[in-house]
Amino acid sequence: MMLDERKKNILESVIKDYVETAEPVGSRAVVKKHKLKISAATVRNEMADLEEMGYLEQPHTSAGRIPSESGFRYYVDCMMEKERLCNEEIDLLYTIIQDNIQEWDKVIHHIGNFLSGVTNYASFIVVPSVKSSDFKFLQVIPIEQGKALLILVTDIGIIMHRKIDIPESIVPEDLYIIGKLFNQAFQGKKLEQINRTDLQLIRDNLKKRRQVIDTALDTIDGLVGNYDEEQVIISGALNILNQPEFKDLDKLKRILTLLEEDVLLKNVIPEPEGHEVDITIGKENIAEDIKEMSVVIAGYKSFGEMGKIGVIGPVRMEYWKAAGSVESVRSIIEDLFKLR
Amino acid sequence: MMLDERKKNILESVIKDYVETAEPVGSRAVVKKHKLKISAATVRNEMADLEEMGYLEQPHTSAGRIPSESGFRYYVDCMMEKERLCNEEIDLLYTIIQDNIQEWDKVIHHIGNFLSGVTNYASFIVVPSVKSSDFKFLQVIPIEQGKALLILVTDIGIIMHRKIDIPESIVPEDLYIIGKLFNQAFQGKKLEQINRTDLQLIRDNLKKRRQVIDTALDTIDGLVGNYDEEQVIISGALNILNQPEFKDLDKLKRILTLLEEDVLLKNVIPEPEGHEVDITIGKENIAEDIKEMSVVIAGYKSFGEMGKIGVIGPVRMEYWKAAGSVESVRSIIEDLFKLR
DNA sequence: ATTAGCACTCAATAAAAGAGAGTGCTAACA
DNA sequence: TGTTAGCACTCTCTTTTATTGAGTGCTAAT
Repeated sequence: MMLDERKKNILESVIKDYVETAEPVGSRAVVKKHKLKISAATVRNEMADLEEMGYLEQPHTSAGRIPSESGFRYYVDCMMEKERLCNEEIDLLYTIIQDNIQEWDKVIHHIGNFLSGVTNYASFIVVPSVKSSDFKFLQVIPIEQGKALLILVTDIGIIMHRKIDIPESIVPEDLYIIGKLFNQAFQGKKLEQINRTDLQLIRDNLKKRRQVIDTALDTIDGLVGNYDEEQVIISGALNILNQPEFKDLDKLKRILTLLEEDVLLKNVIPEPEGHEVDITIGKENIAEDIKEMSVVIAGYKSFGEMGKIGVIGPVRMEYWKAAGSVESVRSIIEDLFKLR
Repeated sequence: MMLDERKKNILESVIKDYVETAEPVGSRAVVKKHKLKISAATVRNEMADLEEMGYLEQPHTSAGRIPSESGFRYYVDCMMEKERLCNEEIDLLYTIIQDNIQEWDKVIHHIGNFLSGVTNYASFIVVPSVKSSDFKFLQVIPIEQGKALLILVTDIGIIMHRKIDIPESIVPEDLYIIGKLFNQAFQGKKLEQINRTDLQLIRDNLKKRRQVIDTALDTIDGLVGNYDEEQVIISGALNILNQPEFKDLDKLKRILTLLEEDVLLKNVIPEPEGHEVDITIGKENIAEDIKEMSVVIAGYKSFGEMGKIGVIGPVRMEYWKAAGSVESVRSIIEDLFKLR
């Protein structure tokens, strides 16, 4: 439905005020604050209309209006201008990234922190599973009597390692040879395709080596299995402590628990639909647990897989800032992946 | 000061009741609940004495008594019997450890989770810095054109890695040789002792290799610097949401922020004094931020360095359970280090 | 030394009163 | 016909007052 200019103005005023103060907004306040050239009475009439249309609601008869979820939806769809990061913010983020570029995990965490910092909402980043990245390199390094370290590197630079037990009789040269075998056999394969049938070469090997090869294969299974699932990085969950809508301790507890546990959060994050920033408001969320939260989310491409990044906060959210920030950070991340 | 048996009984009753209910405890309640063979009036007299001695206090004249911090202190020092983990709990912990034994980081996190789980308070583990552990092994692995992965392993099995840039002209064999050089030069040295003066061998090398060696040394500096500081692992911070003393949102926010930020928490953790479990109650804590919390902490030895493990919770804490659990987990950790 | 009895205290809860923000409606106005 | 001033009305929020009840301290009896 199309609203006329005046109704739009009023809706926007109510939204901006309400988002800022978390209080119902009265007709007088709208006129004053936004210097409209009409009287409070007129605004009241328009507000009554907007309420009838479902874009505003009244907590009780003698209170001001607050935007309904449909009101926010209309605003987001038809009126909102995303407020992207300013240059200082972008520079700051790039600096942070550069300072930690060698340590991939850290970079992701810092990006999360940054996003929750600029928006004041909780941020999340879903890093896609690595199972379809390529095997790059494997080595088994002796570290002490009977123990060795198995190191596996993927093409996108993820390093997994685990300690394994080896027979006492194995000497470093054996391990070197084993590493070589693996590298030959698996060069360029997807991690998920690695399996023991590829290793007929086992037959040609000494029994003790064969034993290590078996252990190694088991370990690789375990490692890949571990990294098999998407990883969720959460930052700034405590930001919700600032939201008056969560002054109720029970509610607070539910949401905080959700936001602290990556597993829980993952179940609740909506799927981004297109290549745009996607917004789900309150009850639009399918997951029961966040029916009074809003999620702003964008997908990003990294080596063929889709990752997700976004923020989660109260329905009374600065959607313009959140959507703009998520959009900016998304494109910075995609840049980053291109560079690597 | 020594209390007679009856006063002790009453003090203990008040403490047990108050810890459970978080409400002031009246004379009648004490008699009833703990089936003492004396009347409420007598208890009142004794309570008045205990209050004079500073072990109990009254929120207001017509309320019951609550234990003062000195009261808790007396109880902890002179009466408490630590309630160590039961066999099922110990078995559970060992199972958890065994299931993750290959991944050191995970094990620590699981221990933290376990401790906060059994106590219902926030747990922390301070892992000592690794700078005085021994250099064990270094390798530089080519991963793509112009990039290599530097991997450094210490004697206690800590694995650090970072990507480095290398000149295009370097071939895998060069890297192999460089690794060998490092291994010869640094074998068995403490990480903190590694420095470039040990590497006169640089001179004997090609210029391009020398360049890599320099990069590698810089990287090692960075890595060791990173691991230089103690690491703090926090679990179960959200447990304080269950404590009625933190129903005040501001207080809650302060404490939660503290408990979520390892850096902040580290500044606040008291030093364990002896080899015993150490308890600091409320204002006994030096750090301003936790003057209304109590800390139960124990040191543990790991390869000559001291680590710390403990829980932090409200002054109204089940000290017997907390102290016992920390003690049990401490000895399990020390066992663990002996095994490795 | 212990205890029953009782007046007293004080927070917590409930009920009543008052204040204020904001509305909807009516009637006047451009 | 759309806009606006005026005003009675509504309903929450705050303040005030009353009520309740748990628990004490003191006194006097055992």
